[in-house]
Formats: sequence, structure tokens, C-alpha cells
Amino acid sequence: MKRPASKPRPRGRPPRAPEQSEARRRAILDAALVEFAAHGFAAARLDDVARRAGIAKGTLYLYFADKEALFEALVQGAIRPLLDNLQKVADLPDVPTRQVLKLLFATFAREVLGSDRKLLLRLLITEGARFPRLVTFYHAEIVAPGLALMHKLMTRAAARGEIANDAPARFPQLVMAPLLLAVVWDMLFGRIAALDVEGLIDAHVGLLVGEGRAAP
Amino acid sequence: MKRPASKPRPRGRPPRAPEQSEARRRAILDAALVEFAAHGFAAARLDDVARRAGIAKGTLYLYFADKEALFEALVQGAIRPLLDNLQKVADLPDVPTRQVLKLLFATFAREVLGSDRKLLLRLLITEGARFPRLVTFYHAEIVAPGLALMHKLMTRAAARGEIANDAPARFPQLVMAPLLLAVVWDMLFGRIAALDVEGLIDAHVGLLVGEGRAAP
Amino acid sequence: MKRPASKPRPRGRPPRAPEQSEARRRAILDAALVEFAAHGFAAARLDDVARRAGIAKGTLYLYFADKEALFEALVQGAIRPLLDNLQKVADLPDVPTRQVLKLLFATFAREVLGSDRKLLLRLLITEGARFPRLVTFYHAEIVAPGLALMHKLMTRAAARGEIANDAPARFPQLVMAPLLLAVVWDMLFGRIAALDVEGLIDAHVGLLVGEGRAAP
Amino acid sequence: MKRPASKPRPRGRPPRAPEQSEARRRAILDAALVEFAAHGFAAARLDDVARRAGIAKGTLYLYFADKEALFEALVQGAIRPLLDNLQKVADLPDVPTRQVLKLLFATFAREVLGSDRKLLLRLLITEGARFPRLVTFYHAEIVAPGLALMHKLMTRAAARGEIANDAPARFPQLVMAPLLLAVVWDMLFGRIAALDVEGLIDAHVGLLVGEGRAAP
DNA sequence: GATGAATGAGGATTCATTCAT
DNA sequence: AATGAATGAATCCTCATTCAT
Repeated sequence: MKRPASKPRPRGRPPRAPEQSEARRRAILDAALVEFAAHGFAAARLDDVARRAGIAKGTLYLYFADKEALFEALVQGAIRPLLDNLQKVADLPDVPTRQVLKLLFATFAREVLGSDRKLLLRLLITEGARFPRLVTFYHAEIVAPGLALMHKLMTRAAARGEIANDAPARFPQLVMAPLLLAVVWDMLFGRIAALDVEGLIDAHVGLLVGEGRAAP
Repeated sequence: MKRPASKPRPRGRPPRAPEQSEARRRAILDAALVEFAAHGFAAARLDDVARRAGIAKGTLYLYFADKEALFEALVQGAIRPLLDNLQKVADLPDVPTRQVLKLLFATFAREVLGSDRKLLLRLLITEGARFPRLVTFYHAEIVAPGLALMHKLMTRAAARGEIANDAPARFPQLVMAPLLLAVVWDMLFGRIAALDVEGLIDAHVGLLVGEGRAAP
Repeated sequence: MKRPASKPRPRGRPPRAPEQSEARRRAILDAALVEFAAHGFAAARLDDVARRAGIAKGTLYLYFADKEALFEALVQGAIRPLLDNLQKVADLPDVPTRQVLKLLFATFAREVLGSDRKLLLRLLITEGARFPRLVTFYHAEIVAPGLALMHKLMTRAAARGEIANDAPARFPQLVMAPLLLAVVWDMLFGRIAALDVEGLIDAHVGLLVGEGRAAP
Repeated sequence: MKRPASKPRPRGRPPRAPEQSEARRRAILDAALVEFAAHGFAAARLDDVARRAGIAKGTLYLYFADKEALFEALVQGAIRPLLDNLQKVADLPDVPTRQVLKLLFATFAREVLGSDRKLLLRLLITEGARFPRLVTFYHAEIVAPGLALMHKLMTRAAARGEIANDAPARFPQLVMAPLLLAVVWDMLFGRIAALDVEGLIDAHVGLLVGEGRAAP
């Protein structure tokens, strides 16, 4: 009896500069990254994402169909840079394995562990089970190629006698395992006991290509 | 002999009679493990937990104060067995490091990766960030002691010349990293490409204690 | 950062007598009838339905899957009584057509136009286009059989010379049209100018079976 | 010749230039008719109306104050033509009632049932309850005068002995009822079982003015 | 005049939690 | 102790309306 009668009080948009839509998209993704990483997909509130992005709730939906699409775009969008990094390593000239690994790990430490990108890895790990599509894509585009590359690298290193045995060639995952550990450690125990990532990586490289052994 | 069942159903407690409340607690925890692991803490429904445990929703609250308490009890409760396993390793007589590691990893593969206990690790990884108390406890009770033990083991091994350098002694996490990787891999990529955990572990042990090197 | 911490303030149900679930279902349907009829399907608020039914919003969902299901149950449920009424007419002994019609129309006027059941017809008319399933069902169960019955009745009447021609036999809808008009009139113009339904019906019967003509 | 179109699109008003605002108003009304008829007032989206009209959403508000005003203008605007049609019938010379009715009904069938104008009637029926002002207006301008006219027509016909009794004179609604039925039938059951409107109307005229009876 | 991105109140739906039985 | 119907706060998403350009 009151619905059509009471003209809903005027709503609309308060004056806000125009800003390029792409910047806004980025702002939303940045905000989403923080909120999703902090609370997880299910517990994150789009309300908070909007507030953090400095926009209205409804505006989110101009850029992303729904919560899930936002999440997927978030994780999806991070894959391209990772791919690029991977490519750089693949294109490395024929330098000693030790150097390749050092560079690779250092890059990872800087670009991922040392930046917000780390949060994306977190999300992939913590929410992956709920987003099979994303995981499948990520496996096909990053993990499998990355491992293949590592396999080649390690095979060559083994042939050259740079590493003690062919274990890392057969299981390139072994080469990456400490990086994953670093991510998870930071995510869980970072507050309690920070991990000396650099030291860890150095030690790992030492283990792989044998330090002292090189100059007996 | 069980005549009472044919009475006009008392509308309230089902005729399940006196049963040990401890069994019920277990049933709830088992059900909770499955549901939490499948959907994550936030998305899991206590309704489903109750149904899976074969009890009424309200009954949950007779055993656990709330959803969070249930979750914590779940993860907490799994720590004791882990502790015990750890102790067993610590108590090992003075056997070769290679054997200790083999035993340790095999036990982990069997008791954790090969059982539902794997789900608990998953939960710790995926939900840990939201349960600092749990993570703190886990770190204090399991991770720190475990790493300390590993440190001792590796230090001894290095002193004995069983391993090439002191990297694993300084970063005992390196020893555990592949196990973590196995858990995460299974959790994310298990469906896509199963990991040969046994092979991975063997290779890892080979890398640590040097296979071929032993018999030149 | 605050989600899992702040235990949501205790909610639950305030003391309310048990009442049989069936009565509650009825209360909901009754409330829904009023609200849907007053505002239409889209504009009706389940909140209002709940309030009118004297229950909490969430309780609705214990009885009906969603708004649509509630609406369909509402209209669906009204079909049974209509069917029964129809059957009564069909079972009438071989009385004069005039009397059959009088009875039929009087019943309709009393049972439908004179009661809340009229609202259901309204809903069918106003919302039917949005609920094809409902309309299909209604056509198959009520309209088609009803027209078939009317066809038989009018054919017999024509054969007996009780009516002037076979128009009503060929288009039994003609017999019902004034009833529909009465419903729509009441729905739209009832407030402005009440319709003398009884007079209308009498006049219609007179038109059909010829009043004065019979006894000049 | 239409070079301006190749200028760097002025980002704002499309180069549609000066066009008559009246045409645009019509386009909006036409689009609104379709959308409102398809979904009902509450469920129709102004977004869709704008898209269908080929204009921007904001432009709607240059022509109509709000959704309600648009709806009212829509239904209101259709009344004029109906009035005109009515007038034509009223102005008919003194021809036989049968012919007047035939013409009236045929006009209705062609101009209303056979055109998009039918949708307007639908809207009046389905949404009328929510727009009392509209219904009042419609009653005053169309229904009451129409019935008055019909009353006069039927009274004259009865006096002349063209119809069997004075029922239609006393309840001119009876004359219109089948038309209403045709509208509602089409609206609800059109998909399921098309109605032979022409046949229905013929039969109805036959019933009113007596077919065979005229020439015994 | 025209645009359409932005707004935010509103409403459907979910689910942890309670409590009369 | 156990039940499960009832509760209502919380949150996603929609869409009428506005206004800077």
C-alpha cells in the first residue's frame, strides 16, 4: 500500500572525479587482494572491498559480475607477470647452474615474497580447492612449464656434473619446494618467527650445486 | 529385547540411549574434519557436520561451544598423535641418518599423506591465518621442537660426514620442505597430476645424504 | 581481522509456543496471499509476509524453498478446492439448464467472489504471465475440464431447446465470460463503482436461457 | 556528406543531432510498453527500456520524471485513441444493432487484440491495482462513457425488438465481457490453446441479437 | 540535450545459535 | 542429554536515480 506511493528518496552518485575506468579496476583488484588474503574468499565482504577501493558497493558490479568473478580475475590477472618472469629465466644464456638458480630464487624472493604478490600465492594455496578452474589454469600455464624448464636445467646440470645426482632432474619440484615452504611459513608463522629466506635459499642452492665441494 | 523402540516414538531424544558421549564427540570431530576440509572453515555448514555425524544440529552445542571451538578442537586434537610420532623419531637409537630420514619420511607419507590426517594439515595451511592461537600452539608444540630435533640430527650427520654440508643443519626446514610440497601439491594438483611421493622422498633423501657419492 | 574474533552476539529463538507445523504453513500462505495480492509478486516483500504471519523471516524458508515456491504453492493449493467445486456441478442430476447455471454461478459468486479466494484468481490473472508452469497446470486441471463440462451442458441444452442457439455450446467461454468480468471489475473498479454481481449473473442467465421469451 | 561522424567521437551526445524530441518520446514509450508488458511494472528494468529505445539510461529522465511517471504516461497515452474509436461508434448513423456490434467488435479485434495495444490492456489489468489514479481516470474516461453508450444502444435495440430482453441494457458489461475474456485468455492461455476470437465474437453477437431467430 | 558510470537503499537468502520440549 | 524448529543478523546482489562531462 505504500510501495508505489513513496517515491524512494533520491539516490544517485555524489560528485566524484571521473578517473579512468582502468584505474578503478585496479583499485578494486588491489582492495580485493587485501581483503581476500586477510579473510579468505568466503569470509571476505564485498562491502569492505568496496570501502577499501573507495567506491560504492554497487560499483563493484560494474567491473565484475560477482564475488567469484572478482576473485578469479584477481588470481588470473597475476599469472601473466609470473609467466613473464618465467620466460626471462628460460631465456637466460648458458650460464652456470648455480647462477641461474641464484637469479631465479632471488627474483622470486624479491618479486613474490617481498611484495603483495605473495598474497596471491597465498590465495591460490588457501582457496585453490574451491576454484578448480583457476588451479587447472595455473597448473597448465605456470606449474607444468616451470617444472619442465627446471627439468631441462637440472638435466643439463647433471650432465655437466654441476650437481651431485639426477634427483632434481627427476623431481624438479624438489628445487622449488623451499620456495613454497617460505611462502607457507610466512603465511603461518611469519608473526611468530620470521624466516631468513635469503639464508634458506642460499643453503638450498648450496645443497643443490654443492658449495664446498666445488673447490676441494 | 529392544521393545522400547516400538513405543510411540518419544519425540525428542531418539532411542539411541546411553552411548558413550566420547564416541559422539569423535563422530562430530570426524564429520567436522570432512566438512571443514571440503569447504573451508567459513563455508562449511554446521548443518552438514551434524547430518554427517548423525546427530541433531543442537547437539553440536552440547559438545562444542561454537563453530570456532569445534574447529580448534579438531586441529588441536590432531597434535597429540603428531607429537607422539615425533617423539618416536627422537628416541631412535643411533642409526645412520639416511635410515632415520627414510623412516621419518615413510612414516609421514603413511600416517599423514596416506590418511585423513592429511586433511588436518590442509586445514592448518588454509585456515591458519584466521586462527592465530592455533598456529601459535602448533608452532610451539610441533614445528619448533621438530625443527630443533632435525637440527640436532643434521648437525650430527654433518659432523659425521654423512651429509655434504651444514645447510640442512642451519635450515632444518629444507629437510621438511618436500613434505610440505607434497601436501600442497596433493591439495591443489592431485586431481590433475598425481605426484609420486615415494619417488620424491627417495630423491630428496638422496640429495641430502648423497647416494652415489657414498660409493665412488 | 575482526571476523572470527567477535563471536556474533547470541541469536536464537525467543520463547514461542510450539504450534503444529501445518498451522504455521497455513499462516504463511494466508499472509502471502494478502501480500502478493496487494503488491504483486515482484513488489511483495517476504519480510512483510513473515511479519504478517507472525514469524521470523528465516522461518519462511523452513516451509518454502524461495519466494517463487511460496507463490506457486499458494496458487497451486487453491486449485484443489476449485476442482472439487467443479466436480459437484458435474455430478448434478439432470436438472434444467437454468437451474444448473444458477447454481454454478451462485456458487462461484459465494465461494470465489465473496471470499479471499478471489485474490487467488487475481493473482493468476495478474502474475500468470510470469508463471507459465502454473498457468499450464491451471489450464489443464481447471479450465479445459471446466469448458468441456460446459460444452456438454450447453450442447444438451441446445438439443433440448432450452437455449436459443448453439453459440454457447461452441464457445463455452461465453458462459464464463461475465464471471471473469466480475473478477476483473472488482479488482480494478471495485472501489469506484461496485458491480451488482447478482444482477449481472441473473441478466446473463436470462440472456442464455431466455427468460421472458419462454412465457410470452 | 555525413563527414562529422568521422570526427573523434565527441564523447557525450552521439552524433544523432537535432531529431525531434517527440520521436524520442515515442521510442521510449514503445520500448516501455514492451518491457512493462513482458515483465510487469515492478520487474521491468529501465535499463532494458533504455536499451530497447536505443538511448542512454539517463535520457529517460529527461522525458519522464521516474518509472511511475513513465508507466502512467504509457497507459494514459493510450486512452486518447480508444476514446476516438469509441466516438466513432457513438457517431454511427442509425444502423441495425447487429451491424453496430459487428463493427464495434471487429474494430476492437483489429485495433486492440490484433496489435500491440493489447499489451496496454494487459498492463491495465495486471497493474491497475497498483495505480489507482490511472484506473480512476480510465474508468471515468473510457469505461463509464463506453458503458453508457452501450446502455443506450441496447436500450434502443430492446425497444426495437432487436434483442430478446433488456438484460444487456441493464448490464452493458455483458456485451463487453467476451472481449475482456479474449484479452485475458490470450494473455494467459494464448501459448497453450489459441482462442478463435472471431468465432467467439460471432457467437456472442448471435447470442445477443439472435441469429436464426431474426428470419424465421 | 545526452550520456552512462556511480551510487546506495532495498530485499532475498543463508546459517550459526538458541531453547521449549 | 538430545532434538530441530525458530530466529534474525549478515551479506550478496539489483536497479532506480543522479550528475559530471
